[in-house]
This record gives sequence, structure tokens and C-alpha cells, in this order.
Amino acid sequence: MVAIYPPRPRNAEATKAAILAAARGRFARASYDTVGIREIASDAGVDPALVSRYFGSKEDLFAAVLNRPEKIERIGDLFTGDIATLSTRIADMIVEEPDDENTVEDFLIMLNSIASATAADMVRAVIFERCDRPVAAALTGPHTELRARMLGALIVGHIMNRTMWGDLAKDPDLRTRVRQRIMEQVELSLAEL
Amino acid sequence: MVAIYPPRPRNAEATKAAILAAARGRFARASYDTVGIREIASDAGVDPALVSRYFGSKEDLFAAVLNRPEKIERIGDLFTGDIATLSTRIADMIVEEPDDENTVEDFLIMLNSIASATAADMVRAVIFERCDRPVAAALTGPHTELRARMLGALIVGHIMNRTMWGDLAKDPDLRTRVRQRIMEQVELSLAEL
DNA sequence: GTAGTAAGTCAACAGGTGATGACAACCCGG
DNA sequence: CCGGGTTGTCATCACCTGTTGACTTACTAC
Repeated sequence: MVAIYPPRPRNAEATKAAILAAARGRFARASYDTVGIREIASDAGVDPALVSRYFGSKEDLFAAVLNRPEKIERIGDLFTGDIATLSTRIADMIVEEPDDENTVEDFLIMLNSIASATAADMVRAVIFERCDRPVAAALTGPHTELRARMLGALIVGHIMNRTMWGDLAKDPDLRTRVRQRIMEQVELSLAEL
Repeated sequence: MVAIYPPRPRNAEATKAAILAAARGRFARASYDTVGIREIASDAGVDPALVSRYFGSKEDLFAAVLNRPEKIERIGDLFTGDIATLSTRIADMIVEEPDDENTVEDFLIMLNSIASATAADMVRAVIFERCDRPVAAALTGPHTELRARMLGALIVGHIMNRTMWGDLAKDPDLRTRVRQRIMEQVELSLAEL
């Protein structure tokens, strides 16, 4: 579906932002290889040529999406905040409403394209830099890196699970208990072994 | 790299098997969209046209890979066996050597292509049928489906984690402790809530 | 030995992809 | 009013994809 817009004002900054937003939306719902530049341009109400012009290549565009400041910030907040309440934050993220513009979308962008030959390296780098490393740094005791990776596995699993099947629980009561269970899982993942 | 074989004996059954094996190998290492028919044919030492001829379409070929009897059987053994030792089997699968032809490869085939528009539905169906459903059926108490899905999330996360970063632990001692931890995670995921 | 069928080969197609460069429209400073 | 740089448009390229149909080769049954 292509929306009919009034002629776009000649504003390069706004156009770039629109392309970036459209790309974010597409990459959050499909893999790097599946998403086409023409789709993104259409969503943004922009000529496909402008995408290449402003962002260089599709790969560069994906990198730009991956390194959006808001995303970096949101994921940063999640993992670099107080370690004592980390399990709360993670459980909240996983059980929160899926249609919101939220941190889960940032993970979806990465997880959708983790199997693509072109995008995998970029994604891995971001995950390591923004997730694994800060968590490992915040942990005390032995095997911090290993335990951070156990947590990463847990989060990845829950998010992919939610993408595949939808919410774990709709009933508010059950949802609280699920939230509680996820917190236990987080703590078990991070515990010394 | 294309191997030079002696001229393939005219044997349709063996050719189909070779194609299937090559497809399995490719799909275990890259997503449905990334893998090309010409690659598969080259691995199998076969003309690309034969792939279409014998399996119809690429989609049908992927379905054939997904429904290989050995795979069904292996995943079936994993989940339909004695529920008391389920955590052991799962932990073993996750910490076992990655380069073996093992059950992990079956999961990789599915997880690599879960983000592809074409293959996602097939993958979801197989996961539900072969994993979630048997586990839910083997559980007792309330919310069996939800708890089976929690286990699914755990497995998916661990396998993707291993694909991204390699083995959790190389040291045998540490590995046993990781194995133990994974068993605890499995039991926590399946526990009533 | 020869016809008929099965198996494998080859070239090509139609459609889609990312990317490019020439062109037109616009805005702004002079 | 008018030139120059910016912004947007269009047609098109080169490449790659899955798939097809016509062709050649080999095997088997009679």
C-alpha cells in the first residue's frame, strides 16, 4: 500500500529521516535479504534513487539503522543500568506490549538479519558491544563473559519466541507470574557456576 | 569450490539424495533466501536444472529438507522420550561438539530461515508439531503450552548463541558445570508457575 | 540390435535486485 | 531577475535468481 502524500518539501534532512524510519520498520519485520530498497523508498514516499544517494549502499543503510542514536541509547539503558534491577528491566521488556515502539524492535532488527551473510557481522558486533560486554563488565566473580552470554541466549530466545508465537500470556495475572519466572531465569543465567 | 567427480552414474535416487544432502548443508549454514539453487547443485555435483526437476520448486526442496525422516526422528526422540530425562538430553545437545552431524543442525536449518517470508510458516509448523506439542503433552499441571514455549525459547536462544559465538566453554570441567546450569534452566522453564 | 524411456545437459527466459548518471524542478543569494 | 547549487525524478544498466523446454546421452526391454 502506497500512501499519497502532498509533494515532499525539498528538505534533505527530513527525507533522510523518513528513509531511516521506513528502513527501521522494514528491517524489524523481515530479514536484510528480504527487504528491498524499493519497499523502503515506497514506505518513505521517496524515490528509490534517493536511498542510494543519501546512504550509499543498502549495507550502509542497514548499518545506519543499526547505529541509530535512540537505539544505542535504549539498549544502553537496558544493560548499563543498575545491575540489581537488571532482571526487572529485562522481564519488563519481554512481557510488554509488542506493538509499541520499544526496545524489542531493536532486537528484532538484529535477530531478523543474524542469518544473512551480509548483515551478520554487523549485528554480531553491535550485540557484543552493546549487550554482552556491558553485562560482563557489570558482573562480579568468575566467568563473567560466559554468564553474560547465557543471559544473551535467554533474551534472544524469548524475543524470537514472541515473534514466532505472539505474547506468552494475555491474562494479566498469568503475565505477572511469567514476568516473575523470567526474572528468575535471568538470575539463574547470571549466577556463578 | 567445485569438486571434479567421475561422471555421475545415471541413478535418479542417488542424485536426489545428493541434492537433498547438499541442500541440508547449505540451509544449515545460511537462510532460505541467501541459499541459491546453483550453490546446492554445485555442492551435489549436479546440474541446477535437476534440482527443479526432482523437487519442483526451491520451496518444495526446503520442505523436503525440513521433513527428512532422520530429522523428524531425531527431534522426535529428543522431545517425546522420557520427560524425567528431558533436561539431560537437551543439555547434552546444547553442549555437544558443534561440528558433528547432530540434532543441532536440524535446529539451525529451522532457525536460519525463521525470518524468511517464504519459509517462516513451514518452520513454525514443524517446530509446533515436533517440539512444542509433544512437550506440552508430556507435561502435567496447568499452562502446559505456555511452559513448553518457555522451554522452546530457552533452546532457541542457546542454539543461536552457539551459532553466533561458538562453544560456551571448551574446558571440560567448566563444560560440565554449564551442562548442569542448562539442566537447571530447563527445569525452571518447565516448572509450574 | 533397436526402439523407447529414463537421466542428465545446456541455453535461455522472465522477473527482480541494487545501483548509476543524466535530467528537471526548486530554492536562495546576488 | 537570475545563476548555481541542492533536491527530487526517471530511465536504465548489469547482475543474479528460480524455472523451463529442447536437446543429447545412456540404459533397458524386447
